[in-house]
Amino acid sequence: MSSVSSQPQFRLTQPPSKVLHLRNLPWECTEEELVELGKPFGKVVNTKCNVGPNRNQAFIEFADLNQAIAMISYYASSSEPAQVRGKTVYLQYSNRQEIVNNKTTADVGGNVLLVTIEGADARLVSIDVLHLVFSAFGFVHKITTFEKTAGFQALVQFSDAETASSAKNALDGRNIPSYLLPEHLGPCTLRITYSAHTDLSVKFQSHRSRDYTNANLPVAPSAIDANGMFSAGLDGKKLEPESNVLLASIENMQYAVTLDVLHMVFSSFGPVQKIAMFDKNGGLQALIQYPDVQTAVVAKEALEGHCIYDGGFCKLHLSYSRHSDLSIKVNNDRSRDYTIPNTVMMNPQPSILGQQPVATHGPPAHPYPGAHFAPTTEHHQMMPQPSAGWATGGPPVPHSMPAQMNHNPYLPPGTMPPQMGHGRMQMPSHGGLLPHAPAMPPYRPDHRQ
DNA sequence: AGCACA
Repeated sequence: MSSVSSQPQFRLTQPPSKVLHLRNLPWECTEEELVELGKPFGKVVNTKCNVGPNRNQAFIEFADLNQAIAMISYYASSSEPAQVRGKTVYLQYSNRQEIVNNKTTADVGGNVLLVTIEGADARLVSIDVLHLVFSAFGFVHKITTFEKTAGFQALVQFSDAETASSAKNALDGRNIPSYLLPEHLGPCTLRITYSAHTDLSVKFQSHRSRDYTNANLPVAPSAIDANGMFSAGLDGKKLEPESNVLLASIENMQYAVTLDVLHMVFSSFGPVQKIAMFDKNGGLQALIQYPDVQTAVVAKEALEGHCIYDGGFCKLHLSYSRHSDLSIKVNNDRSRDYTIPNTVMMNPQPSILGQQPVATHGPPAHPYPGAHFAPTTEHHQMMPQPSAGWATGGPPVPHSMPAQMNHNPYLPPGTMPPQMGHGRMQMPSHGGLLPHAPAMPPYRPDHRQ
């Protein structure tokens, strides 16, 4: 028998193991993709990715040795190589008998996540964006950020380990949606592990750390900025007193902004209780009332500086109102109290939304953010795929897409027009929050949508 | 394209 001197011999001499070693993986590969890869052959009980100096190796551990053998055998004779995101991966038995890491599939970590933001522009990701992203899974108590050799990192504290786990499962390995980032930042990938911390120590509200449980915490001197108090800058973050009522002023109002439009835009973040519109200094302003401060904060952070319509029209500037409960004397086309059931029926003007947003009175069915955003599969089906933001660069990723990104930002599922959704998500200054202007734009006369 | 972390 002639010697199989070249590389196949290496593989043949590997003693079988229920752990497989994979290489040549795309570096974005997630553990979930490893599970998908191994699932046809047996029960994947553990995985580890981002192994090796290039982070392009991984391990898959099967429940049973025969399952590992089945996978190796299959790909040894298959004409189709194993692939992840279209990239051929090479697999062989590992020289280990089990994966040792801090987690198995029934993983319980702590309530604090260690988040590494990867990407050339990672350190330009603001703490507010992180807050927005993680708030989708539950109340975020505190965030601290810092730079280490690993890069730009953050500790994100949730109430409990379950919430942290759901955030980790959904977000690990994913990119921050580009429309949440300042324009033309490169992709920023989240790598998430559990921290050993249980309660972060946040001394100041600053651009590096926040305590969302303590609005009265002193503001760090470094965070006080003389001017841009209403701009969510990358480096400094204003701390004006938060409120459940937002004051919106609308810049470059080429199109009429109606009550219904405002209601639709702001409803994406939680139930809107009241809206009052008025003219001020020749421009339009509106007060939008949410049931709680938290919702208003999320809405403000997400919407500030965005345009309602494409082309930079009707740009929103948001600040916190001093009001906490608006007094709506009469429901008309400038003001409305959505908490009064009867008034839902009256619709004094045609709605461009095709559907009058339903007022939420009493406790909202889905408190925002919280459970509403929990990535439950049942919501997935009917939702458009959030391709713009959460795509991780490869083929469709079927699971663990955080469902909240279908709701939030910006459009509640019920009111999302079909034209919306892909690709047109809102970039800070050009993309509009709504796909259509209510009237024909002054230019692009017949350019549909 | 060739075996981690605690």
